[in-house]
Amino acid sequence: MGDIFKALADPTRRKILDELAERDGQTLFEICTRLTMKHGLTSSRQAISQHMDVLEEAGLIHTRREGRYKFHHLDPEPLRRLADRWLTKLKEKDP
Amino acid sequence: MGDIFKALADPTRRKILDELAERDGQTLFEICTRLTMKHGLTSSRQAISQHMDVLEEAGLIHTRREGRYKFHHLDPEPLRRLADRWLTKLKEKDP
DNA sequence: ACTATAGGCAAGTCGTCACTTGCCTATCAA
DNA sequence: TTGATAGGCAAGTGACGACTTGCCTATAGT
Repeated sequence: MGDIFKALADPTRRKILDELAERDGQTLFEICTRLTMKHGLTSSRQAISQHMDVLEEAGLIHTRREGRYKFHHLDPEPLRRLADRWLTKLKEKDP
Repeated sequence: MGDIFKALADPTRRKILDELAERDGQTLFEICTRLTMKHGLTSSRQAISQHMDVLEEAGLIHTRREGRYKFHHLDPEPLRRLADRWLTKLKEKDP
């Protein structure tokens, strides 16, 4: 639960999610180039890769390997469960 | 926008919000005692106070001073705008 | 006036986080 | 097979975040 918020706390990670929301199933290099092109990001490949790990551990994305490519797919489910907690009622347990 | 996620990233701050959601308008000491009682929190008064500052800067709570008391009120508005971004569509700007 | 209560301010510690650097593995194309 | 492409691993650095410690201000009760 807290992993999701921590993952969303970083602006670069949010931009990655935005990018995947706009075009799902991108590889690491695709995301890197598109982030630097469109959003003016200057982060290195390794930086983005580590952000991906955080997002995956939070369950916000899942990956699919194919040859030397690794495709990243967005999973909106955690966001939905998140909204359920904080908008219907705020007094759930904290797992 | 990112301030809200950073504020929600900490489990103690989420418990504070839970506490205020259950009983709005508490003072700092009330929240401190109730957190240690019900949730088994061991944080000091200053720690909680600093968490409050973070929550207030994020716009999640607002305060009202009255004599030597300072009452804390929850503001669900930012949470609502948050859900609007991440559940209707994910490709908004990042302000 | 004096004391207790509710809270604020600021420096300092310690751990985590974002990011870099350097090197290594694996897949594909020529 | 050689070289280029896509990605991984791990140690190290710098900054920020959570929390503590110590002291200070202001309001209220007696």
